[in-house]
Amino acid sequence: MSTTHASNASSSSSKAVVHRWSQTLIPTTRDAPSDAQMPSHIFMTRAGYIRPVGAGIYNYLPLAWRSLQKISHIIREELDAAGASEMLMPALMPTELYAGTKRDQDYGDLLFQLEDRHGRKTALGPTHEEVITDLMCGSLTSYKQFPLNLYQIQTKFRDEARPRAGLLRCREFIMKDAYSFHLELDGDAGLNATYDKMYQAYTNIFTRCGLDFSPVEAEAGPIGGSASHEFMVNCVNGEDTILVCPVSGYAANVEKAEIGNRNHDWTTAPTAEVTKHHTPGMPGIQLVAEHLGTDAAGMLKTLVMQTQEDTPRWVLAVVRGDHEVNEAKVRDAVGTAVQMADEKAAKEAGFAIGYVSPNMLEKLDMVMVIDPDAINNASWATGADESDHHITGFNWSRDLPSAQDKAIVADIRNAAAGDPSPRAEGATLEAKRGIEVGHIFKLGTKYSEAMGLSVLDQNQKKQDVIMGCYGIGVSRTLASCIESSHDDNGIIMPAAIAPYHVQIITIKPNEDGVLDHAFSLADELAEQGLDVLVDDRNERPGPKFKDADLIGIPLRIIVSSKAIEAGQVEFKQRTDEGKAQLINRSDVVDRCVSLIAH
RNA sequence: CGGGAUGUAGCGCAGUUUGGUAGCGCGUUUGACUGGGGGUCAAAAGGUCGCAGGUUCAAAUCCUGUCAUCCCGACCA
Repeated sequence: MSTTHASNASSSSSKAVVHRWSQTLIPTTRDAPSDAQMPSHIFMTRAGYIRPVGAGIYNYLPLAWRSLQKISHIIREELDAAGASEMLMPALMPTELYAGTKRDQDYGDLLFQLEDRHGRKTALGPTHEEVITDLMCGSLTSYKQFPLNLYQIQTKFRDEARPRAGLLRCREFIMKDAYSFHLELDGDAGLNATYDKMYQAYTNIFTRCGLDFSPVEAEAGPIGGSASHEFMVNCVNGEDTILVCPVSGYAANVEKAEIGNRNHDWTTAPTAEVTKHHTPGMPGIQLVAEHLGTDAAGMLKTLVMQTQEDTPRWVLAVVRGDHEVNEAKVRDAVGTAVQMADEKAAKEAGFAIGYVSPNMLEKLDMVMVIDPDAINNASWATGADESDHHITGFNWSRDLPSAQDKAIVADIRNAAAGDPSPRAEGATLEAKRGIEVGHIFKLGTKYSEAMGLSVLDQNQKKQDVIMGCYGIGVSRTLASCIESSHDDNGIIMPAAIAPYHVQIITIKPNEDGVLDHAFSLADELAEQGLDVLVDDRNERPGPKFKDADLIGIPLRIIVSSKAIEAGQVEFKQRTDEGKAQLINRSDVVDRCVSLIAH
């Protein structure tokens, strides 16, 4: 790259480029395909960034690929600076690699599976924990090799039940995944130090990409592990809900968000007799509540779960009718993993599924966990423990006093907007939507134990290797950027990941000197490290302006014979309203450079 | 995986109810006039109507099957 003050902003490591519109492929369209709903999907298609190949499978055309390369380049710089090394693992992997971790079963249909000509079971990698752990089994031999942090940028495959929204949820997508290896948690070589470095690297990456994002605490999910954060692009169309405390700055995924202190009172005096009601054929809690003359918040929802132990115990989780039970929180309250009970087994044990009430506590040996909000009412509506019947008037102190001794009261539901903040007295949580573009985990020894990855430490003691893993959805990052940065006319790309920094539009390019002038200007810009797209098509100005708005290049220069004669060009940023402004030809290069470098 | 819908030219759609020559707009090609926010005129190219079977003298249209795509939900490092 040329020596320049803009070089740090030009994220391409090689020399800046000048490309002609007429010699690349940018198939813009006036209409979006009827199946595109989300703005990023509509505009990426209309602007000629992507074209569909099949459900959840896309061609990345030159504009998209240039952007993706720029995102990848930023990722490489930041991860290399954080001490990680790039490598590449295969997309194909033998299914037997999953023998130790059983994750092929956890993934289920999400895993693309195929058989090769010899009948060997093979999978297209949805992620690479098993491959890299297996690799390490044969290559990590001494405690002296730690810590180690390896990453790759690669195509991943997931057979999504329902791919949708263009690049936001694909079956084939580009992902950066990194894996770190340690012998201890603390200290310079420990997992925690690398985790913190990666947290910082992710913050740097998404900041450099020009994204409005929030790091939030997250559940580790089926990948397992002990701590995790998600990086969410803030966007009203996002699939994920996050909860934030405006006072303390606490932010967490809805799956993880804690709820601050809530009072509960067992002694509320009853206000009504227990009455049984016939409620046939009412599937939703909403319908039942209406029929009983109350609302969902006046009902108790009682879920039958089981511990995942060798001899499973029954677990009854009780929340207010308008709340959602959070399995992970139930797990923490009970002290062991739980899952929804098998319906058949639960019925055989005597649960009237769909009509279960807390009164079952007296009838069977079980663990009962109650959310504080499910206690305070004087009179609850709930199931009658027989098919097609509910009761009203249930009161904890009168009707089930034993719950006060036998049941566990704990936060076991998903947080919602308006709940008390767990980090600031008196503050309430707010709900926001986001798109997950990054996720970092402390895996611990889950994979090393399952696959036998251990080394001898300094004291010649065998130790399981401690792991972390760190993902970034590269193609999703591009889509989420557009999702949160566009207007009615098209995409507005941040300079750092735009396919080009500058677009030069020629007016009447077949007139003498116009094209020559445009290209010599383009060369000067490239000298300064800026990537330039020259719209050299012999089109009328209207369509060229419309196309420029669509593809969203940050800076626009308009070259016409009229302006050239006056020693001028026109200049406009993609974010500027209205017409371009005439500026001196001699100033335009510096102007572009300083805007890109800002 | 449940519920709903749709497959007709590159894109957006009409035609299907009531079987009878394959249509419209945009885009594309050629020529002319044009030239600052998706131009005008003239000419042209482009479709085995998703696929397979059936009914019929005759099927885009009716029947059966199948495949594909999308939407809502369930699911989701």
